[in-house]
Amino acid sequence: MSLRVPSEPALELAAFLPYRLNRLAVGVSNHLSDIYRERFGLDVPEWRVMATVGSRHGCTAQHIAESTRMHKTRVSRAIAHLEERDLIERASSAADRREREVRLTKAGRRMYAELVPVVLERERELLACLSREQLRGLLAGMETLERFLGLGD
Amino acid sequence: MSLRVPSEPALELAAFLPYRLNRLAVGVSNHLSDIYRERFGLDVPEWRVMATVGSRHGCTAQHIAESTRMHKTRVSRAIAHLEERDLIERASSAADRREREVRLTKAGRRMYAELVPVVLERERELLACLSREQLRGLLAGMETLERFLGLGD
DNA sequence: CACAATTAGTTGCGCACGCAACCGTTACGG
DNA sequence: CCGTAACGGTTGCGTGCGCAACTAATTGTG
Repeated sequence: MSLRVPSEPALELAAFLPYRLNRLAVGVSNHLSDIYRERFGLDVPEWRVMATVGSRHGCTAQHIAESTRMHKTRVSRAIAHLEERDLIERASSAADRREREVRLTKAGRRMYAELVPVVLERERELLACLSREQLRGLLAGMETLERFLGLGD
Repeated sequence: MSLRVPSEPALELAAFLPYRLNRLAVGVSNHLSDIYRERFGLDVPEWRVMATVGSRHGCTAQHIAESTRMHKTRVSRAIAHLEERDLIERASSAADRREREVRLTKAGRRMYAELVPVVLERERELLACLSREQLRGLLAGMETLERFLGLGD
């Protein structure tokens, strides 16, 4: 029906970087989030909050938002859920009463201690499909793109 | 406060592949979607439908869903929006009256012809930040992961 | 040939998200 | 100091999403 003009480059979605990158990110994310969803009942924002709070004692929602690059409302809601489940607790900071110090509860620390090794193992198992050289190449490319886009490490 | 057990590996979210990959995918997607959003008023699902229909005359929603890997409802809604804007049109297929053949209208073809070169140029400009070697490495790593996760090319 | 199973596509619903507006607190400038 | 700007955090609202249920058409099976 339509004549394809040779000078007009075809756009193959399957070879289009944003599309492929998004598909891969979703795939990888699902592969890992299966674990913290099914075994620990955490969704991605909650998992990120747990990971951040667990490795840094006493941090604010502000700090979590910056370091996870999530929108502050997303952080706020994730924190609220985790507090309902008694995995974290909040205390108004004495120094600045706008802030609220976020900490893991005993149950939260227990979950964190169980969670982290499992997740890291799952990541390791995924990355094992790449040769050392391929992993190096992948990370190098990602870093350059991150820098170009101003996604500070 | 808490004693860090040496055998317990720290999880640094910034070095955690799913997180980084997701952040990068969002960044790259935004970098490119700025164009089709601001200059053409398309969101990502709409853009994907345009790209698919434009390079393949006469296809069904089914085919679009498979080839873009979007949920069929997302495709259905994107098609509905594009039809409202008279960029695509649908005709019930004679062979199978459940199907509806999706085609670009004249206006749709005009937009497609204008859109594709701009988007490809923008992609090229982004990829230019990578050395030939880095691009090769990035793609190789992505392909291996895609295969491992069963995200058929 | 009838009836169940399947398929193409749409729609109702609940949910998570980001934006903007907001509250309470702290920092700043005249 | 007082008033205004800035900041930490929460909430109301509109939107887009996927699931499940649905309609309509087709295929398969006895």
